[in-house]
Amino acid sequence: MNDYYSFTEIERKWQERWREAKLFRADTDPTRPKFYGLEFFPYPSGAGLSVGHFKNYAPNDAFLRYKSMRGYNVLHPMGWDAFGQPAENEALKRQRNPREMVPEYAANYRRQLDLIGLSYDWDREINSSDPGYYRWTQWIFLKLYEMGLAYRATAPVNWCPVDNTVLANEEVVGGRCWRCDSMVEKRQMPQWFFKITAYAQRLIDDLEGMAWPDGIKAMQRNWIGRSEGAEVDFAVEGAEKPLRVFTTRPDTLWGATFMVVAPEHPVVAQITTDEQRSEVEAYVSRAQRQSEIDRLAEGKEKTGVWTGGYAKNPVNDELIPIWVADYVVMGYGTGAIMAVPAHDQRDFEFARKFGLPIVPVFQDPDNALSGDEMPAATIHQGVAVVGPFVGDPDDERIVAKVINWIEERGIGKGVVNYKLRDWLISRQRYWGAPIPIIHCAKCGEVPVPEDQLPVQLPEVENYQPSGTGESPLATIPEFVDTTCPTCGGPARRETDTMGGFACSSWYFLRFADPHNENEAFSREAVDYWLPVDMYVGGAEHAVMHLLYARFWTKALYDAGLLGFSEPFKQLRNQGMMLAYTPGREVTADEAGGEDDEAPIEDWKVLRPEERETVPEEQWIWRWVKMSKSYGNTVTPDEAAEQYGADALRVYEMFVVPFEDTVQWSDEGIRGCVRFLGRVWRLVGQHAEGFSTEAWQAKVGEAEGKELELRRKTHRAIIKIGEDLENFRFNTGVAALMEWVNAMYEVSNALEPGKRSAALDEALEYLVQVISPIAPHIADEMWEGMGKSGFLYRQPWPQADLEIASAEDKLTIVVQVNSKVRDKLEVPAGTDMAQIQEEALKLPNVVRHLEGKQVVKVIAVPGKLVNVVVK
RNA sequence: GCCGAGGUGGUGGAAUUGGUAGACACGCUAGCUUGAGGGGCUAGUGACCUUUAUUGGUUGUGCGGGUUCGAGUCCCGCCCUCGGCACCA
Repeated sequence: MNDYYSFTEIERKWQERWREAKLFRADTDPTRPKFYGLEFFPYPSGAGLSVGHFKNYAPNDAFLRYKSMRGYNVLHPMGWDAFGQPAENEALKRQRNPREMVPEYAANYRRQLDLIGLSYDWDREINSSDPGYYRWTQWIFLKLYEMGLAYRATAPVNWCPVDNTVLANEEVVGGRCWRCDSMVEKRQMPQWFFKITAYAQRLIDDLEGMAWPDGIKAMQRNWIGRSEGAEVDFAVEGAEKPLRVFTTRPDTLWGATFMVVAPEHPVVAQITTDEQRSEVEAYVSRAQRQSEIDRLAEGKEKTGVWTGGYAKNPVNDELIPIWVADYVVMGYGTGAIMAVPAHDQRDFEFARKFGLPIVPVFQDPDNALSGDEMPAATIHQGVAVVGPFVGDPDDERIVAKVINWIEERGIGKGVVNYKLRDWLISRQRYWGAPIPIIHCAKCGEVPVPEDQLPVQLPEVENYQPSGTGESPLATIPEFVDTTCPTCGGPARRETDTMGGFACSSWYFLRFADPHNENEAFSREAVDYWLPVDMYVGGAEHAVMHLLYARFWTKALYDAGLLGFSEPFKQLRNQGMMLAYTPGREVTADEAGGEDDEAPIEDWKVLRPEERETVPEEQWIWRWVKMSKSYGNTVTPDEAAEQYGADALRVYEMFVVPFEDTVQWSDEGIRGCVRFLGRVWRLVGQHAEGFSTEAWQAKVGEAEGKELELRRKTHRAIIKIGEDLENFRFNTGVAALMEWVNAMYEVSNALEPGKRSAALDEALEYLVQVISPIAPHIADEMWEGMGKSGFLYRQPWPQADLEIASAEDKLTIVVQVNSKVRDKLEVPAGTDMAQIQEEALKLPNVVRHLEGKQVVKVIAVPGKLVNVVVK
């Protein structure tokens, strides 16, 4: 082996060899246990990857290489989430055709992933914009359609005025488009939906016990938003139907002093009195015009208008006024509420502002309320003071009791409500899988017959979103005009395409059988490979991709196409990578807030093109996410060239725990290069004449320092294995470093030309154990030791538990009144009573006992002696 | 407001069931090696006090209490940071 660790050469050499040997190719083999490891498939952007992206790729790769050494048949595929808004927007910006652009960018991504030596089976590469793929996306759409889970309906939807398309609720983040950050508008349009709401309960129930981060599970539960309560009917004068409300607190019905309906509620027109009409109409039309941002600007200040109408409270026949207010939204519950200001913060604020009565249902007898004060303290305590349940405490039981009571009287019934809305899937955009439906004047909506799939996306030059609410496909007669599969008459194709999240809702299934031309996947292949055993990606998809994919899997399970109903057994979220980035203060002028696009910030990144406009001494540095547009990225190309791929991998794993945010530092990665250099030189010193048989024959005789090293070796093997298994890469690498430091001690003490069996044993295991983390240098050292083959195919070394747990001497801590006063080295197995005796004789202990009385002595076997005195 | 995750040296971060706080690294300091270097090796490094030195002592895991021989870890009450949702009845 060379004295100098020339990583560039080594890394190139082994990447080449792995490729030639198709080392990472996975074949279905029912005789072996499988392990399917996956990272969220990326949309390949033109900016390429940064070292930040490897915060998940590198550790998961180490994990999967470890799994291979553990004997698993590992599937580790990669593909491209190529359809959808991200790719199309980038193509539009660069004035490129996405059809050409995407494969180009994908090739660059693939090159960069290979640069770090990631263990992908490239034979399974897929691209969601490939007709061979989206044909099956369309096929699944039709399956869902057949099952009644895909439907078209006119509904108020989120419209992004910049991207010129509708968006799913999950794609609206804080009232803004997830891609371009512009404020979304509400529009009434016919759109395609997937009936994810039919799975709301199962999507909650099945989270139970899943090996996912608590945060993600909580976010999904929140998003689905189950709440139990009751629907109650209030008779309304002048309306033929009663006004139905949803409440989670039917036990507070006796405290309802008014009602509120959403501005869009149909009852408004029926009940508004002539005197109130102009005011109500003005309020309703203002509410409709108002954008999200106007509403936010008004803060939480309650607004509303009385309709002039009254409703009768079914529990006590009292007439209460009906108001219109925008704090009640049409999309949830029934769009109408009974207001109980004594027990609801919002109702209270409203009542206060408009002088409406506040009637407590529950009161704390020890803490009587004055009439119009917010009885905050009694919101969930006290006992009932009105109605038939006087004296009952305010808790879960009375809610159930009241539901029972109203059901008996036919006033209302217990119901469960969900915040989750159906998944809006149609997009008025070019770059997506066309929805395989044909509209026929005679037959209506007709699904495209399976044998006519795929409905090909036409190749066109101009794919600019039209902004008319119609997809650009609508302007292509060759695409639109077709014949009805049922009656043969003239018909029109659906021109909307599916949003990108449809493609990503099943790609993990396709990886099991990526080249199948006859079906989306063979049952045999998915039965063997699925579900995904380890899924790794960012937390930003908590309620988008991760919810959709679970839904599709359940639907396909119900269709009998899959034998499991949860796609991802284990999920891990990696932390972000930040870079130290110059910025500047935002002037008061800029912060003004008139601009819809500008979120309120006091600091702004200086993009590379802006840096000359601000003198350097005014730059204010902060840690921000690595991003090409901020000019703060380090590319894997640069990192691999300067420090080496292995050092980058070690760095990504070592700096912080897997799920924590990293602050990129050149010093940090240099430390990793140094570490690999130390490993290289250590192995290099002993590689010549290395013989496994030789050390194995002699290692049993090891004693003293050598035996100590053996103990460390076998402990390290166990510890590093456990750490890799549990995604604790940072402590795993630290254990590796400690172990190497211990080897150096033995190596440095060795007479020149002599060998140490314990050291040779450690070296051989070191090379194996380091290989998932730093695979290139490991394979090179392995070869340098006269071994052959790839470590990826080697078994993980078997630690000798007896050696690992053996101790010949123990350090006992001696405390006086719980303060460490001395330490005692004793041979293992020494009787605690004897240790105690010795401990009491230690000079420093004796000093602290002077003039004091020993109350008791606590002895923890093998650990410490604590003398308690007073 | 609600939900989730966290607060440990100059920095990133370690600490099985409560049992030597600060592993491992970065940075820094000193020395050695020396053809320079973001090179290699050795030693030191929480703070404060004490000692010629060895030794020794006090204090220390966001804040305030508590349980315990013993608390970063357990209990009660706060504060702060990050992420998500947000007038969801």
